[in-house]
Amino acid sequence: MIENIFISEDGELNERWVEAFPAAVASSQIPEPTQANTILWLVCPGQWLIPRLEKALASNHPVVVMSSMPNETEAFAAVSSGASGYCHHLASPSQLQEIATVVENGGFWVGPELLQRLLVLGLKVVTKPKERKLSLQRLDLLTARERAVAVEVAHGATNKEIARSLSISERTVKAHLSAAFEKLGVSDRVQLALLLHDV
Amino acid sequence: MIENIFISEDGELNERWVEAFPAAVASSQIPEPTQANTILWLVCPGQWLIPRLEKALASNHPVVVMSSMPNETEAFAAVSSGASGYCHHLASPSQLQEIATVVENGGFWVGPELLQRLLVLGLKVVTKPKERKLSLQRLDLLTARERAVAVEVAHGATNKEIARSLSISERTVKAHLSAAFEKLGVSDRVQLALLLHDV
DNA sequence: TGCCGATCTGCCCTTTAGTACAATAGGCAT
DNA sequence: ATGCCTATTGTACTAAAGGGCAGATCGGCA
Repeated sequence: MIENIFISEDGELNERWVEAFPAAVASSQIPEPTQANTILWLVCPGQWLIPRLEKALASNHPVVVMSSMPNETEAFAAVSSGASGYCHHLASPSQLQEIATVVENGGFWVGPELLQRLLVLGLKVVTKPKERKLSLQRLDLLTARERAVAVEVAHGATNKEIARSLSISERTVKAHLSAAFEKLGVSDRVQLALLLHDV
Repeated sequence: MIENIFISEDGELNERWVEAFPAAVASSQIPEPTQANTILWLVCPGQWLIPRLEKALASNHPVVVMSSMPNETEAFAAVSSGASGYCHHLASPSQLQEIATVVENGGFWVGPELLQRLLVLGLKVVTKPKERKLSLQRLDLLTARERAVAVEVAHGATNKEIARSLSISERTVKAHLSAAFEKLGVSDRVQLALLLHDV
């Protein structure tokens, strides 16, 4: 069972929220972490959003930000800070349930408009240079481990650093890297880094 | 009322689809445009997807692409061609209903993984410009020669290649590079390459 | 003229990177 | 069971990168 906690200034419940989740709980404070499957719904205006969001995220529960005036900037800010969703605070009960479904499965939820913008932005990044598209395609040729190593290289890490970071030997790092070079058709770590840099 | 038409090779209905939409209709052909609110669900493998998708889109109804093996590349291809959604062909009935809700309201629907990737890509586009300016700024700390060498490194060239290209010795390349590392505050060629990559 | 910065180079050395060859072990499918 | 894939690590070697020290040339500038 999922517990839905709505955090707002006045600590009161909106009727739509109750309609969506009859067992909804309201609060004006960030609750302590619990064992239960909990979704935090955070209603918070303007500049206080990010600090409160970060505090809420510390509870290790997924947080959905609800805004009375959704806008792209705020959405990006919320999502980049770690929010699992961003929606209107008066979203319909059915939509709230939809969001909850997605979020409890570890997914993200954002509104159609923002999603559309992300699609456009994402597609721009992906489709502009042709090679970049290929790199995306080829990236899933890598195994999980190879990808992990490759990503660290793409951040400029040395083999020694990667070894420490992944708790494996430097030799293993080299093995994964060699495999990645082969699969991605590059000859050294610099080219790998450039290939993955903006992926 | 919404009409859901599932278009597949064999023109048969999957039981999940029927469970989600009892009135679902199957077809092996792209249907003629209708007046009714219709969602086309297109199941089509591999390279035939895009042509069929385009044909389906011509009906002016929203099209959701269903894949038996969803992957990022196909998802991007589908969405960039105009699909309103992209999901697994065995998606759960509740998810199908979710998708239908979003799509009939003119929205997009993609899975959490792809959405997350789009978020990352979108955020990168939105947040990047800062560092770029800095690297440009610092770039003119370099002498002409140092810059020339650095740029080649940023394209993935080795010292040997740079030496040939600039008609100087490999030792000189190293000297210029060391100077560039110092001035730009990086420790090796990978970080230099990442720093200058998009300048 | 003498000093300075930029460019260029050689020798030599250490540290990284990358590869060849080989081995062990768990998971998974036939 | 018998492969096949992935992940892991070792030894040993070659190649590439990076830097210390030293010296050369050249153009500008006080």
